[in-house]
Amino acid sequence: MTDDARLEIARLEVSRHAARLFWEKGFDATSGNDIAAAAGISTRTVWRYFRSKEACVEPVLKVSELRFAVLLGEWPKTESIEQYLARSVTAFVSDEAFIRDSIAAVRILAILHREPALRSAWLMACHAAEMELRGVIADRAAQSAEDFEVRLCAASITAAMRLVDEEISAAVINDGVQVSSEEATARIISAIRGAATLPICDAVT
Amino acid sequence: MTDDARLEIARLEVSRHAARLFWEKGFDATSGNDIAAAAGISTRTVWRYFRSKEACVEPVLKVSELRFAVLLGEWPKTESIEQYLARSVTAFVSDEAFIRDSIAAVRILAILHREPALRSAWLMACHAAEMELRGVIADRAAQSAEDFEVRLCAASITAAMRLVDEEISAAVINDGVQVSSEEATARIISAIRGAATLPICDAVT
DNA sequence: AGACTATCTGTCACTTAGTGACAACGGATT
DNA sequence: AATCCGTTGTCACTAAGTGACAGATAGTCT
Repeated sequence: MTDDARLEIARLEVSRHAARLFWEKGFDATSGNDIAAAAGISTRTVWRYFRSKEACVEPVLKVSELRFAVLLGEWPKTESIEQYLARSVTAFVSDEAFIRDSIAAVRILAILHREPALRSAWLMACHAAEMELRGVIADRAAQSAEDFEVRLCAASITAAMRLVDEEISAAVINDGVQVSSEEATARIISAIRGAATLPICDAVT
Repeated sequence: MTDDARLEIARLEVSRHAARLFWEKGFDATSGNDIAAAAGISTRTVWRYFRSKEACVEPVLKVSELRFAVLLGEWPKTESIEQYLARSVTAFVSDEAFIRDSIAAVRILAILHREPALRSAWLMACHAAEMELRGVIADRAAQSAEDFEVRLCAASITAAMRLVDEEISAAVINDGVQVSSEEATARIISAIRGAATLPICDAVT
């Protein structure tokens, strides 16, 4: 494992504690010392890992978005998005750690309206996901990741996923609505189909 | 004028100084005291106006994006986007204050790659523009601003405008490329057409 | 005009976010 | 074992950001 990857994992682990504390006590009431104590590291290391307090949640938000991009990265060219997700989402949502991170992320998204600082972290996480998605779309569209069309498509799809994530999170946490993973997947697919500016949703030749 | 509007203007004025300082000295090398001194107000007032140092640039970034949304808000239903912008952009880009703010915004966008904190401010500004755009699109599509379709369209178009803005800014400032306002408009129109998920770009009935 | 009210601003003391410098630790290499 | 190299903790420090209060400002009522 590379040093970079190990650092990413360490950051993610601290990020989980930060997300929990922000959810339990609120962003303002949580200090860098609190996060350090919860994660069992020194405060200095918290600030070495993250450039600001809000950035402490970026990793958990990022993995939730990114794993979806990674999933799409393994999407065979011969399948439509419906076909592929129908069979792959099950395995996707049965990973314990992923579920825990997802719940943490959903909780953060549900309090975005009260915590502007966390929204900026969320938008940064979406931006990271967008960068990742460029490669996936470039591959599927058989174009360069630098092409404007590809970048536009990645941005649109990321925006669609962001909207769906925010909406479902607010509904589940704030309004107590139950949303099955099939329903969530269906809404994401529909949003992606609507937003995709390149013909990547169906099988490509 | 309402109190809110006066406060917005005061904030924008401070924001212009902050943007200039961030451009001239860099984000880290500019302190809250520097911004206060440049704007001729007390440091305390800076922190009353803005929740963080990066948020100090949000207003200048926001007006650049927002004025475009406002312009689109006056777009007659009988015209296509090309027809409308062809005749309205001229008046748009002849406003002195607007030009100055645009230059300030462009400079900030051009240094995003070095200053992650400023990117989060930029994304927040785009988010504000997206919220505004919802109303415009709802009107043109004769749907509610709360409809998912409308919100998705606003998000996609905002993402498109964000990409074009970043690209043009980096080209102009970092690579010294010359971009005429016609060219910039053409690229924005093309991106909006590509990204719009509702049929709003042509005349609507 | 003058008193009343509400909002805004500056001052100052304070807390917490975030950095710089250096020493200590641990794991890999020779 | 000696050494190298990246990571962490400690500690002192700077700068971001807040709370409390008092003076200034502006609109309103009589």
